[in-house]
Amino acid sequence: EEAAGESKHPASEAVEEEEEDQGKPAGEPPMDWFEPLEDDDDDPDEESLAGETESIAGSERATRHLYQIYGYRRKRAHPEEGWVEWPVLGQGWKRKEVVRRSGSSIGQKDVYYLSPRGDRVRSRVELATVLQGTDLTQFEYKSGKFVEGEIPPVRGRPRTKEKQSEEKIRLPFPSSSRPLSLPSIKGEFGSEESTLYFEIPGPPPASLRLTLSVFMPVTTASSLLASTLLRLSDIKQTQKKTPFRLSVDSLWTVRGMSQRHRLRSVCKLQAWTAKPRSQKTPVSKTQVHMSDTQGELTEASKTLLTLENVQNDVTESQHPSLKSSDTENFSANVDLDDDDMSTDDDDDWHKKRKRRSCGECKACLCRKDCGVCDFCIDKPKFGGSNKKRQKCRLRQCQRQAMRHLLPFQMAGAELGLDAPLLPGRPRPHYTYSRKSSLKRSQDQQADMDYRQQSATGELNKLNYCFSNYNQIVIVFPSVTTSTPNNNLTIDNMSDGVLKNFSELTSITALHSGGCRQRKERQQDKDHHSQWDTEKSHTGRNAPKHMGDDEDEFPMITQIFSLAENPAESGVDLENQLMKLLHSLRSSVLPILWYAIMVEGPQLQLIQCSKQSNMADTMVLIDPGFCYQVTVQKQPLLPIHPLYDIHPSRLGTATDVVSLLLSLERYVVCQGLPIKQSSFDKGPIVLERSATCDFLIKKNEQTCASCKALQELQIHHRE
DNA sequence: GCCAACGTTGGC
DNA sequence: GCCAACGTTGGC
Repeated sequence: EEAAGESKHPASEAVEEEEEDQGKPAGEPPMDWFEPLEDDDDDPDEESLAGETESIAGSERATRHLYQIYGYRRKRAHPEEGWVEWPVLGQGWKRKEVVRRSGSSIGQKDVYYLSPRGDRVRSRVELATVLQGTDLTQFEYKSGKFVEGEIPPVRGRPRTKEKQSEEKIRLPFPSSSRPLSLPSIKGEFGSEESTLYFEIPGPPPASLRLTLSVFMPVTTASSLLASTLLRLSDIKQTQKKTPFRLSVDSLWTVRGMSQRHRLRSVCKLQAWTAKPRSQKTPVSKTQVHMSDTQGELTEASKTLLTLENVQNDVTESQHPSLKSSDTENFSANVDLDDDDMSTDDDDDWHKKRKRRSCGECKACLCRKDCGVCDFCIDKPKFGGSNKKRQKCRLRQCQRQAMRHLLPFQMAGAELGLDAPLLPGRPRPHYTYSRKSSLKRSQDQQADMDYRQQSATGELNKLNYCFSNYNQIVIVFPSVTTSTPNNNLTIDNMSDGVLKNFSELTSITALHSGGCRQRKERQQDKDHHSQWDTEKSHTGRNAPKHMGDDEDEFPMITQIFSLAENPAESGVDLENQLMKLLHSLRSSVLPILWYAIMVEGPQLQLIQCSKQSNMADTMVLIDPGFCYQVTVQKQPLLPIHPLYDIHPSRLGTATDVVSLLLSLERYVVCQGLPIKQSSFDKGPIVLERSATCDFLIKKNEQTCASCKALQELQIHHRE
């Protein structure tokens, strides 16, 4: 039986063998492939599966149990499903194949194994780690079988079975610059097996890349897919006159079935000449209009899709016509700006994954992992558990990765910031930026809304701030009780107050962001800044423009670079402070403490984790190594016990680390409770003792001084 | 709002 | 085939 399997292509045979049991036709991609992305519970496959084979149903339950035990948090396209018992590796082992749904490797299958202990295995190497002591030399990872003799290298494209329905699309000849006719094709929506044949008239190029872009109406549920570019794998033509064969129906099927909305899509076929990776040239673009004739699409209704030739002029950048035979106008929901998707899809594709690296900064050019940062520690090569899976902190792009976190790193000139570039705490930030679903004509209003929202968000984050030693804490109440426009609130603040606030990086960042927005509007730039993208953060399911990805900056919280600040490059390296900085850079600092050089010069140590008790604490070291600890920009009193247990100068990295470790044992004093009456009258004035300790032991809430002050007040009122 | 976790995908 | 790490999202 195995030999027969081997004679074909082992991987797919293995799938067929396993999945035939589940009543699926041979050759069909694994379960994941067809599963609706949005539906979680009414999976018909699961039903039938449970009914047919008790053992498999049981294993499903067992799998779920495993996930519960081992605490998997993710649930995407049914990650816990599709597992098949795989006794070949031993009792309790499971195997699963996942077909890549997008990217240039779309269609490629990845094989995963799940150990009885719940270890997820993604490669032969990992399998060997988990199965220590087991001889895997005869084990063929892809097929999951032990084979006789040498394992044949699995190369090349698996042969495709003859399909039941075959239609042909004739792509315009690559060099053509005139519209060519495209024969209409018919494909049955939801049909399980059909292959589209593409024929390139004329002398065939060596290879082509065909891209199928499916544009769908944007709905909340489908926003992601709407902008998904379905990439079909490279097609190589081995023989002249051999039609390009591509099974794309399954793509339509999975998209359509998962969306359950009206499907009127524009299918665009692009042919690319074969060139080195970075120099692909589009040679033809063919847009095919695909309309759903039956309206609502359900799994039960297999809608006949008619693909019509709409436009296939290569040289013109045509806006896809969406009118045609559609009975409903959905253009209001869809921004099918051709520029977004069709000009350089291929480059976009690569840029999308490249956009977290500028490729030029010191971090990007750094090839070596530090081995000590939290991300390095997570790496298997450093003995980590591979949970975070992030690039070394030293190698996080200085321009992109921490753009949102460290305002002083935002390359002011480049971004046109008016405000001075101040070092300091990372400003609060949305986890992800989202593109607005609003039209640009609505931007004016949107901007206003955003500024309010943003200001609110920023200010809410800024729970309190202190002015120097005057016992005053200003707390902004929630937006509902605040002035209508927080932006104005800041703008109209008296100079004195504003000066105080400006010392806070958050406010500075907010302020400069606001300035920049205005500036950009004045210049009427058709450019989306980070602030522009942020303003539209409306939640996880926010609809977004299709194909606008390129304008977005990735804003992944806490992915910040620890590479050297470019601003430091001009600083004399002989400087003693710089030496200490370098020493710190090569030392293991307590988790998420970060050393930077700031104006002064001073060496500043900040805690980058917002979750840390020390999130608002800084250590400033001057060129003489004298240091000061500040909490929320307020210096600790010199009598603080912290200063007693550390030398007066922090001349070495060890001294610094020791201090940071001490700091981590403290929490910030909460000061005096907020007075109820203060909530509805503008900024709330809070109190804190003039001799507040700021940093107190973890089992306390308030320092002795603040406690005493509070008791004094209570006594006074009585 | 945030981030740990991890599915996914590009690159070597 | 394997790994690095990007981008997403469930859960807190």
